[in-house]
Amino acid sequence: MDKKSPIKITLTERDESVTITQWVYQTLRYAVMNGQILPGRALTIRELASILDVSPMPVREALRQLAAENALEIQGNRRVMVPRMTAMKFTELCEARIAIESHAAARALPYIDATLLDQLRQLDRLIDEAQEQGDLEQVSILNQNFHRALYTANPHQVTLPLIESLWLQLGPFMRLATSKLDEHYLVDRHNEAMQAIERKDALALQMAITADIREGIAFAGTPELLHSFIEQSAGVTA
Amino acid sequence: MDKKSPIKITLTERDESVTITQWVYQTLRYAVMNGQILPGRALTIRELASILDVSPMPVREALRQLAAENALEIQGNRRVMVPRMTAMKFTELCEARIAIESHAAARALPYIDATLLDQLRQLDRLIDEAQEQGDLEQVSILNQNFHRALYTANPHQVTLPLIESLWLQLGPFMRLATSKLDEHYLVDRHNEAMQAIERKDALALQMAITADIREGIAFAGTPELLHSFIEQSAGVTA
DNA sequence: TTTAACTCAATGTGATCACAAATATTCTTT
DNA sequence: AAAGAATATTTGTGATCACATTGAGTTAAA
Repeated sequence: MDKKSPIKITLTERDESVTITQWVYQTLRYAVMNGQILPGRALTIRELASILDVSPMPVREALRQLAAENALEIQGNRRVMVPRMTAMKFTELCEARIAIESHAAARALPYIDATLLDQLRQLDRLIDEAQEQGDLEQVSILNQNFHRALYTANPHQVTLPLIESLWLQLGPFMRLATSKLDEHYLVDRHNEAMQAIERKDALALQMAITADIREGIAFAGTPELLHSFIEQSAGVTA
Repeated sequence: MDKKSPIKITLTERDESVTITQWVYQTLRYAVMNGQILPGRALTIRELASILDVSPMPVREALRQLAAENALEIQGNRRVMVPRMTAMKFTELCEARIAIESHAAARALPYIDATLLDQLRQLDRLIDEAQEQGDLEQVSILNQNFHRALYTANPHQVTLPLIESLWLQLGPFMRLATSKLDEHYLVDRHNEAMQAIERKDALALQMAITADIREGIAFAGTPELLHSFIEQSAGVTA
């Protein structure tokens, strides 16, 4: 039945208030983001439907939506797969993150009040705890929450969907990066960011965000490490 | 049959080599981009299917894809509509364009060779011609082609889908802006951009792109004009 | 042994149907 | 005449089926 590498996806209980399509979408999105589906692995509607125990219809819609967000790639054959990563693409994704997220941060700055700043501090504290406990998955999630909370302070903000698309594309590779991070001493860029917020210093905030992103992927500075990661997750050969 | 405002969509002949879903997607995308569907107007699958003379299935998929690109908005009721525009959102979209597109331009610069530069020059000539003939629709399309050609010079580029999403959201409002543009004397920022390219001057290129975008929406500097545009296309009241 | 042609299973696309929720309409009551 | 309740209609969601195309597997010829 499983001709290629078997797919192991984290299944969550489906909330009745949510449509099947939405549940499938969230499930697949989580799987892609966490590298549970190897890049290059061909996905078929019926196979996923069978794994998730739903009819093919919701899977079709979820796949199309993920493809529209660049989380999946539709080949000419109309086959769907997780896009393969290259070193150059990885660099472009990171630089795009820096450009867009530092912009989003600066645009959000005028809207950040004391309440939100407290929330950010609390998130930062939770991140430190998770880091001490070595719960890298939690660190990754909380880190995203930190960035999201910052950018969405701007009520007219329009870039978050674009940013989330980049996160999704970096997906498994951010995790690999994170797993190497605890070996290094890590300057707390979040603290620098919050100090910049207190001073309403947009430039300092942008630099803190930039540094945070760049250090989160610091290993990309050593091409051989990045290459080994990419090779490691190269997945099925074409 | 047509309870609300009737929808007039530009219908093109469907190429046999293209799937119905793709054709519906392109058709609806063009309609949204050109403001043929009023913001706030509720769209139903069956109504569109009837207009386009296809079954509901391809319409469902196309709508979902457009929603994933932020071209359409799914309300809580699971109804779909073209998002309404606000002055603040308009500003945010334009600033996002500047941030991302100037970044994309700088990233593309090292890859631009003489051949591509010639293509850009030719596109610029075509734009001038269309402008003289007052063909604003053509100007708009060619202008997009110019920007696209520039950014895609970078073979590892990842931001074009994000940029296209912004174009789609600005959609009809860019056209409104363009229609007001011929009244002003327009500095040819494209020429400035190409001179910067020849000099391999990234900063000058970014400034030219920024100016090009900003002037394309110069009327946004006068809030009352922008407001009247938004009111004008406010569409169906909620 | 290799390659080309043929066969057959698997897949994506699209149509149709059923159903429950949401919306609009009509009817009743005050 | 106005407001609330009951009914009817419309709509999105999801399942199932049919069909053309793609890809794999097999056989036969060189």
